[in-house]
Amino acid sequence: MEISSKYAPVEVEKKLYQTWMDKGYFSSKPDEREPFTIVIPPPNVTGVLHMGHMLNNTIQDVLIRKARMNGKNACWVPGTDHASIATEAKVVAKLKQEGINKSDLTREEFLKHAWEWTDKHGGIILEQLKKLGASCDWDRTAFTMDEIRSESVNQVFVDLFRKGLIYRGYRMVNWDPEAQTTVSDEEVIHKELNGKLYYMKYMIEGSDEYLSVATTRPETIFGDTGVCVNPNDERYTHLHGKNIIVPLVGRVVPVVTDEYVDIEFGTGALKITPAHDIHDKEIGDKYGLETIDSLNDNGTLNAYGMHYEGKDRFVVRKEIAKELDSLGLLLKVEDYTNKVGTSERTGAVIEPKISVQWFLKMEDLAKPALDMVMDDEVQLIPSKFKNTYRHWMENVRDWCISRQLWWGHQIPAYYYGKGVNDFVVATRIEEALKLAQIATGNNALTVADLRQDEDAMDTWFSSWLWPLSVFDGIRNPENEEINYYYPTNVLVTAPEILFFWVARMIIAGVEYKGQKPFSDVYLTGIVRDKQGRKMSKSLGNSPDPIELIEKYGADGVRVGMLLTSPAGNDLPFDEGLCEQGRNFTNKVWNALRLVKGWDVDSSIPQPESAVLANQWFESRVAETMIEMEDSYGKFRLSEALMSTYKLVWDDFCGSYLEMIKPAYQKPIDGKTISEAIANFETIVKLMHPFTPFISEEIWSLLQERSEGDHIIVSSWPVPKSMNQEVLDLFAATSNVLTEVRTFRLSNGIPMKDSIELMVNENSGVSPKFDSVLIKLLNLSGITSVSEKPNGVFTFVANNAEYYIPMEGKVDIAAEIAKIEDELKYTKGFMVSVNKKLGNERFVAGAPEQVVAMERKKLADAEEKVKILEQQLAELK
RNA sequence: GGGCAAUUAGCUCAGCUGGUUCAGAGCACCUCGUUUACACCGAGGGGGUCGGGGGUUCGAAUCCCUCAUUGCCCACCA
Repeated sequence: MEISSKYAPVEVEKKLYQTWMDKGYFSSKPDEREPFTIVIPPPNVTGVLHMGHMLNNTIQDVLIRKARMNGKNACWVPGTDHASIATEAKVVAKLKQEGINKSDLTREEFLKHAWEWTDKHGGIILEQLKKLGASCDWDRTAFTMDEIRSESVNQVFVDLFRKGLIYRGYRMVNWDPEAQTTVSDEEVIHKELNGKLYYMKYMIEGSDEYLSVATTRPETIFGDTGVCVNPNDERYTHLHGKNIIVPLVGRVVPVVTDEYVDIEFGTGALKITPAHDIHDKEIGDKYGLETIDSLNDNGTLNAYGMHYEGKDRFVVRKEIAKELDSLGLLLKVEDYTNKVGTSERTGAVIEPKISVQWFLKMEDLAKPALDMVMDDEVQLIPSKFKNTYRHWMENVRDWCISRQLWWGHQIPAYYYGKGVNDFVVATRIEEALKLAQIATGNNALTVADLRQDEDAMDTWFSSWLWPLSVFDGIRNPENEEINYYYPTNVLVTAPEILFFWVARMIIAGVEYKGQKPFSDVYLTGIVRDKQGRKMSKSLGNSPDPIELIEKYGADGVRVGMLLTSPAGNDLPFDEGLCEQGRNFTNKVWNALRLVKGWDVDSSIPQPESAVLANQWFESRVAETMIEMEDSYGKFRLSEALMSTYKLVWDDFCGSYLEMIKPAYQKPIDGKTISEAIANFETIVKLMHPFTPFISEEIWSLLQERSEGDHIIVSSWPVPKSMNQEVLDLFAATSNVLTEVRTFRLSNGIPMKDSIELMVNENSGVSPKFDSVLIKLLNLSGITSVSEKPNGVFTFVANNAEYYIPMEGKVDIAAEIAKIEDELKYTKGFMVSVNKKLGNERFVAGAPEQVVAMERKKLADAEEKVKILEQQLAELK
């Protein structure tokens, strides 16, 4: 069989992915096997693959492939999220480019554009995942706005409403004036911004006296309906019960007192603008102050803004300061940095705004979900996130689920009258009509009299049902699929969305299936560049994943992603990592070329060195697999990968193949080659979760295989028993190998010149791997001697004394120096051990084992000193 | 402002409930090598007083205190 000298990943990967697809290896149906399920965190439907997805999906694929080989019924459900605000923003921008304003379109027209956009861009990201090798069951691809998911969302909304958990509230919400919608608390990013603190003059009614009031937002004075001071603030006692005049506006408002006000801050007097600040709202409500909203939805001032009407709030801020100043109403301006809430999506400064929104009561729902994580029923990996999770769940606030957007699930509430509460909630309009008829007692009502709520739901209101809805577990909670696949096994996601998404999925799982949605949550880190910056489009510091795959192969990139990323840690990405991954695949490929390049002669007997090599390698596999299973069990994937990497590179390629390699142009015996192929098959299986493509390719090239025999569906290796004695003997042999190699190196003796090795039969233990030593070191032989011959190089390994004849070329002085160094070190070591053993409290207090160990150390060292001193005496 | 993590070799990280897996791994680095799978390689090697300072202990990277630095989360002092 011809094997190309260079591995060409791009073609191989394309071919093999197609094969897997054709064979249906990714698809899963409920059967008698144990399921292993992962639901993908659905990427934005119009999104493009970035490095974060690469990391996240590599991890999921590793887990899925491992489970599949472990005989589980592996099911990885892919899909996309409609990403309401993000997608709508993109569509609006695109329309704008075409000269179309969203405001000129009807809802239906806009949605038509949005669907077109979705159909065009949706799924690109899923195609990209295929290049990475993701073994998702593509037949199950779901979308948060497809029919099943939409119906599920509506059904849940109606259900929660009927349970009294969803309500309409007139509340302070976070308003994004750019997207013109509310955003949830979690979507508000607090940023430190440099601003100013303006001190304004508020005249006291019926007096020439004034009160100085400080604010960072002078434009909000149009909504001022009071001024508040601390009742204990002696400076202002005389103002209690008085009225005050809002500058410019001329509105007469009361002075109220409340301990909320910090006497120390500013002037100790706080202007109250209930419509635009949450605390002001609380105080306003407490003292019966009026709420005056002076802003339009787009962030400009409304009619209350007088001559500033229609101007943006930030423009007004500057202009009003000037005007106040010219009127002598501005006392001073100070520089001031404060934290300002900005929209995660648009970056716009969030304005607190009072409006009517839909809310979900969280307190009771959160409790069981909190316990599940605290009791490790849902295990967070790493567990340090438990603290953060608890903090959030204990302080959970009601979830504002309405958004003033069109792209999303429209709220299934129907109004039949003008009143705020003249509505009914139902999944279908026909049902809504019946309810409305009952509510009004008017049977003449028709569908045309109903008006559906304009708002859409928060995107996360569909995502939180994802593990249930992908199996249609909301509409049919007892269907075969949901009962088989749910709860899923692992969720792999970013810690940023622990609350947005993970916590809420747990809540929904408990509420709608009475069970957790997953057992483990693997939290990935953030992919950063070398300078530690987060990779982002705007910084342009993110490599294109597809280009990386083309350059290093998907396997190379996968290995690169996992080499240095323990769960929960950020991944400082460097292309060098992919290079290392690529080198790894290259190494294995060349091992294949070596093994497949040998001529086989079944008539020749197996050499002893090959027998030993096989015994040793099988033990090494067994030993490594114990480590690996432990790492997998703890989701320490980079450690599992490193174990695999070292087994393949060092043990298989570096040692095993060298040990069995026949002499130049000589054939290999039949037993050894079949063992070699079996061992090779074992290691490619172990590699498969990390490097699915090259392992599959090598699997198919190693030997003739019947149709349908693919590594992806092969079973995970069962290790042979581990022979500790063989492992120890090989370790001892390695010490001799290193000594002789160092000797060759420092004396410039090339490998082609064979040398003789002697071992003193009266000293220490020599390893039994003589045939291996002879082969690997090109020795003419190993002879036992009873005493040290003249003119030899001497070294000690495993407390045995070895000699290499030098024919007078031994550098006596260098030898003496070397021995003296070692002697000095060993004696120093003995001193410290002796000191320890001389300490009565150590001998009395330490466990017997530890003391015995120290005694052995001492004995070994004494033995070594004896040898070294003898050597030295002979040389001198 | 509050809470939680972390700080071990140039880089990224292992080191479980204190004592042979007590200083490790991979990469990077240095020296040598065109050996007949692979220079995307091989052989050999250097490198850390485990952030600083105290303490507990016969014994501390590992436990306690304290300081410093970094990161994350929560919190809209106008």
